[in-house]
Amino acid sequence: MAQDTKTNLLDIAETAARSRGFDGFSYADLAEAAGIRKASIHYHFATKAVLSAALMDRYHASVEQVCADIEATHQSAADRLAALATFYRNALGGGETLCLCVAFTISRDSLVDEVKDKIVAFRSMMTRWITALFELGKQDGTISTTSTPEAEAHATLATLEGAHLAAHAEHDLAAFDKATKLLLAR
Amino acid sequence: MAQDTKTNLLDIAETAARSRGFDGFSYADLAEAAGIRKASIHYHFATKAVLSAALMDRYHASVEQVCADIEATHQSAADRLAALATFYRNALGGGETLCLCVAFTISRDSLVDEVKDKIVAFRSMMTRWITALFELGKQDGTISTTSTPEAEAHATLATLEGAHLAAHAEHDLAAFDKATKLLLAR
DNA sequence: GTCTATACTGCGATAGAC
DNA sequence: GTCTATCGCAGTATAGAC
Repeated sequence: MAQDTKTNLLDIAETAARSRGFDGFSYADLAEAAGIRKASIHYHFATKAVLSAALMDRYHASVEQVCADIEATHQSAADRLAALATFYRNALGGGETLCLCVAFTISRDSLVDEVKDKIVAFRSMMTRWITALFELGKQDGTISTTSTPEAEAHATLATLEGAHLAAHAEHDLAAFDKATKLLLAR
Repeated sequence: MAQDTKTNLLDIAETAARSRGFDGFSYADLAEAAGIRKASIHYHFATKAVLSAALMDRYHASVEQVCADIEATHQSAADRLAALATFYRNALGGGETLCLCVAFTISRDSLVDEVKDKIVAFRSMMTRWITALFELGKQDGTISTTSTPEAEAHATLATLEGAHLAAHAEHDLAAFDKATKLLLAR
């Protein structure tokens, strides 16, 4: 049951962090949502820095798995790109939750160096995966590209994250769709 | 001299907010940077909510003016788009400062409704301006578009803001250039 | 593993002297 | 307009009982 509490805390903290940023949630918030006292959280995560690192680790692994699943279930580059956009769209929670990487990026100065590095590592992993996607697109001809796969990948990641921001700002999924419409029309 | 202090405080607060978000700076930070006591700040801005509203108002007006200046000094749509990207690039402060609208979006839940509305209004203003830019691009043929001007505008704003995030995450202007390379190559 | 109790720090905000 | 002083609250973190 100890492990369940820890996972439960990670779930609650992830939602909170992705909704309000690293500075926007406290141990008191987590305690209330988890139904335990805030002092008890320190048993599972000694400091908030430790918690933030655990969040990024789990998020990185989780998204990496999603990418692997997309590869396994979608053959063409166009299908994979569409699946990636759908994943980002579903990750929004109706405009409530951003990508953890985006949420942490704004709170940058409150994070320990270790976590900042994890953000960069996450971005690097995503860029590499999307680059490979566009390389496939060049081969199978299902995506019309105008530049190198790497340039397309950086632009795609920026657009997806910017679309997340738009939906969060407007609190409306439609903003995400408007911003990504172009991405999917090729 | 009173007005100077107020403007000075706005300048300091804007940099702080764009670097670390709304939750990431305090009256104590501003006081130290301005060389006065934190209690004195309340004379100029009674509450932090009032300060945040003033910041958004000034930012909105300032960016709107930049857009007007771009129209006055750049004739073709392609030139105007390039000038807009350059403005965003310069606004980065080497990866330190985001667009205020982006920085506030993540701190959404700490903001009063009035300021949330100002964020939406700012985004609406920008989208309208960029839409007009792409409408011109259709006429003068200096930008190759693949969709409606409005869809292009939403995608462009998302990409610019996403590129800002990328540069902030990596603390490197090169990340902005990589993400916007595609935008400018058309 | 979770609790109560508490230490310490920093926050936004206010009162009132100058 | 700016100051000192202080309030009340919330933040992370720790000690020690159970």
